[in-house]
Amino acid sequence: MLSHTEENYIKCIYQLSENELTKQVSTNEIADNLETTPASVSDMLKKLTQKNLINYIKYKGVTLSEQGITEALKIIRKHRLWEVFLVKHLNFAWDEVHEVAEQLEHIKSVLLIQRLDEFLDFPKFDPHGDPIPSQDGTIPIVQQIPISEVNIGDHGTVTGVNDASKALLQYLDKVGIQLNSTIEIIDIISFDQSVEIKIDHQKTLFISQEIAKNIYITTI
Amino acid sequence: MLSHTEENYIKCIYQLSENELTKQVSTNEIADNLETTPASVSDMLKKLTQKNLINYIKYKGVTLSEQGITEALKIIRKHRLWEVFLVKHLNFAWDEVHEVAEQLEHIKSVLLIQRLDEFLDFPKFDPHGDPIPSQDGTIPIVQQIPISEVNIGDHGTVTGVNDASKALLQYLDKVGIQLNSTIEIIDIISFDQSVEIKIDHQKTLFISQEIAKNIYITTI
DNA sequence: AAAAATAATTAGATTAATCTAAAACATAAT
DNA sequence: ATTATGTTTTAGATTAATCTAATTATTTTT
Repeated sequence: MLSHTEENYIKCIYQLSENELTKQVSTNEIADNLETTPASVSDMLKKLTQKNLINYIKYKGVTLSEQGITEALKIIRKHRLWEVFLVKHLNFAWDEVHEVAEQLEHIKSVLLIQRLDEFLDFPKFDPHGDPIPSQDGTIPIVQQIPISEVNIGDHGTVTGVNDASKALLQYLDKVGIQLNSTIEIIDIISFDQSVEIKIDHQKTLFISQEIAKNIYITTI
Repeated sequence: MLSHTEENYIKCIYQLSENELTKQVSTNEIADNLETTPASVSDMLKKLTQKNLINYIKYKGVTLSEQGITEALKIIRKHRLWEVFLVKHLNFAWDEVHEVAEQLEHIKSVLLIQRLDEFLDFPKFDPHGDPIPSQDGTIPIVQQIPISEVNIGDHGTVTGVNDASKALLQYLDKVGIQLNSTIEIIDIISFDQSVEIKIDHQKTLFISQEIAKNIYITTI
């Protein structure tokens, strides 16, 4: 059984190497990310090595072991399911959920998470569009493309945003774009590459190329 | 800000003196309850005294201070709201909720609890019939009477059970008595004091005096 | 009221997680 | 290739929570 703190380290290492799990993560990166000192990280890395959760070579950085990845996915699954709950049922805004989910992800009960998953109707993505690992540790892979790279006439549903800044999330709220909104590409303005889209078969809207780059959709 | 452990001690002291908050709670009682040693309790009592959460006289036992009571009620409020959530929305049985609620009660977020309360439609009692303290620390008081002490023709709703044993809870499930079930007293058999009741205006049932003693109703 | 039994506290260690300061190692620059 | 810079680890302390064993209080029994 992992301690609260060990879980945080494992999750941190996972996230710092998410795009390529073979990437060597450095002590300083982890220290910055967890807002602690490199000395503390060094100590913890030794401990996690003992528990076979990481592959660690002194001065060379770490990667997660098989077992470490499994643990990381469990934590991330819990985190993202709770985020869905907070947003869908407790009316939290996209940008308010993180701190609370950080705490909820450490609750230990297999039954709880199974039931929560069921209650939420087995969501595949969290409110930021990040995929929710399944109980057996598989991650749904979808072909996500930024709106800036699709063609006129294409359509799909919003499955993610690239930039988690409040400004973008607040803009999206304002114009009525949510996770799972359907998007249809009406026109692409050749002058500035801004895009005219139709949201949920209702209103149309022009978005700048900059914004189009940061909204990901899954075309069907 | 209280640590996880400090919260557990405060809650324990509250529960051990719930019926009469001026009662001096002994070191051994606390140690038994928290499954720790008297030595550890002694240490913690010193710390809680420093933080003005308890009134503590060596060798004489403790009571909660004003501030301690306030903190205890916050924790109990969270615990009981989570229990309602688990039973009503995640289909946990009455007797499965405790362990998980023990963890959830330590999550720190005022907004979370406000929203959860709202989502649950401001319940006044948890699934065991225990009252849920309000945000400002007041506890709804109801006139709870065991079924064994009411008269023929009286009616009310189930607001609690005295014995939290699995056997009783499972029996109640089986015969269809739940929290908030309406109960009408049809007859009291003078021979053995067993009681004939009507549940939710539907089926009637005989229950033994022993069971009648352990089901509390609130007459209206 | 003294002895025996019980309860509570202190003393001294231990473990997990953390820190600062110093030393060891690796990389980049001249 | 030597120096300078930056990164990582170790050494030594600290804090919170816990324990066992020994000591001190209190209560009960005779």
